[in-house]
Amino acid sequence: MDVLVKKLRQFASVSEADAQALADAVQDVRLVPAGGDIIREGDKAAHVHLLLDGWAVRYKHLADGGRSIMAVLVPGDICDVHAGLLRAMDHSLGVVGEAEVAYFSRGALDTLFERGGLLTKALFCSTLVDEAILREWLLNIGRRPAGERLAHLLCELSLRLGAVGLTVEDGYRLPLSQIVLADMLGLTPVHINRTLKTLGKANLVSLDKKELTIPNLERLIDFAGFDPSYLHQLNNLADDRSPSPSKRRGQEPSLGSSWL
Amino acid sequence: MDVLVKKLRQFASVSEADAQALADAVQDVRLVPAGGDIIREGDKAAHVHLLLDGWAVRYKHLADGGRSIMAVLVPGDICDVHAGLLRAMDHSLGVVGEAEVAYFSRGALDTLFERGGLLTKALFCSTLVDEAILREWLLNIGRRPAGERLAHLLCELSLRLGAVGLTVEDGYRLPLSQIVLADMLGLTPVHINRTLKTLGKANLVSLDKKELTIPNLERLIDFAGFDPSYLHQLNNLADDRSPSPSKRRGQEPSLGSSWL
DNA sequence: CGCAAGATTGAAGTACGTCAATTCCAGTGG
DNA sequence: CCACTGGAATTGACGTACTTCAATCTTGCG
Repeated sequence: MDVLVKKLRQFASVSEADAQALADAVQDVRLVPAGGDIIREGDKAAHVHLLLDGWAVRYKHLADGGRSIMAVLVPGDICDVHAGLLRAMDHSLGVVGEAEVAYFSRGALDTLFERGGLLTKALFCSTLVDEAILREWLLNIGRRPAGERLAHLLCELSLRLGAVGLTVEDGYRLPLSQIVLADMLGLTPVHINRTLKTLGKANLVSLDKKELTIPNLERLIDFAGFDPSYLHQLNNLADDRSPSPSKRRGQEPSLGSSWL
Repeated sequence: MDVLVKKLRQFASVSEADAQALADAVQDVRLVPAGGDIIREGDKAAHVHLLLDGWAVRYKHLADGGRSIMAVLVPGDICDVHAGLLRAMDHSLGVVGEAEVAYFSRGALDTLFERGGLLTKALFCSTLVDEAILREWLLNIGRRPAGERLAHLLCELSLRLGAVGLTVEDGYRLPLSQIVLADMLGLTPVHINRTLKTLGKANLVSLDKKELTIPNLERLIDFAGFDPSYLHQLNNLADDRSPSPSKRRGQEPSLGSSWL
């Protein structure tokens, strides 16, 4: 649960009691095999899923047999807080590589929400950020040429992974094939390959054995035209050590009843 | 308020009392001049806005001076149920042509939500659908060629406008310039123009003086590869006459506390 | 070791964009 | 009623960032 709490603390302070309550709501933790689905288009979600370890993507199949990826999830990301309200999933959630996912019982979560408070706010914020990311992707795919498009994605992942402590000084582990990157960016694998090489020659990034190194993040951000504000992170270059909760607690306005 | 209620009834039954309560929560109704903004990037929202009449778009400015449109709002669409939770808007909301927007007081809405019930569910569903639309746009822009891309948008609008009773038998009013369409679809105005002409020659649609006619919607849907399920409409070809509420009431599971 | 999936590279095609001119049209003022 | 105006629509010629196809070369893995 560590990653989730770390992530939620971007949006509001989460007390130790809240964190414990979250941990208690976990019904099960399962290992999803590489390439497997967490939930599929048309399914009715019975649980709320949380990605603990590994990577996952939201996707839809295309008429021509390909697939379009509309979101990446990294550890700490919630898959479907909302599912259950709508009749059926309009997209699938698949795993890249092997992944560990927690299954929350909906009932336990509901009682958590009834308590209200900052945890509720934090969870709700995280869905708003998901939406903001979607909008940014739309702009990214619609308007930026391949190089900047890829660079932009890599910048976003750097911040998102940083927020859950999954980056090192000059990069992070990126276990996505070029095929997956292509499906995410609306490009062909061939072109991803060439673009990656171009970025490499410009010394902006280098990807080797699934390890991405970014010699100079600021330069990459500049090149991509990346503006991190859409991620709504409090701590834009998150320090890894979990900040003392008391330092933040009380600063946030209470969510109260205005959760919508 | 008629359009809002009509729209919400796609997702759950809304009683007359609910409808009245919604109407009472309106603090003000203003006319936004053509091209004006309802709320701007960086703003902190003080109200919740609802589009009563006219069209609006979510957009961001680009580095090169252009703009990217990430959503269209039609009458009945809520602009920012969520705003207020996050610190600042990460995008702007502008009006196309002249538009009439209602200003809800946040407090009045909050008390509405406290009552819970189907109205709350319906409102929440509508934000989930917004997200689903965003995902579909991502796929549309990332993967479909210009013709199908435009056609897909026109199909979506046909259903969305139909749900609030703004379509006629064979089309609807589409008061968007080709420039706006271009910004929405990630194409240039020039190419929109040619694409529109191509669709016209194929007798799929024709756009004249802002009036769009669709000789055969099924054929257009087929051409676009449009699958309406992401809109999560109960009544896929909405009949204009407001359905007797008693016919639906009680069928929906109560939202209860599981609003998230 | 051998197989399958992914990565890489080259050559050729195409769906777009860009630039630039012209025409159309609603609104405005005379 | 008509000329004037500025934004939008339209059209053509041309350039290019991407795709497609196809071959080869890695890499991980049973």
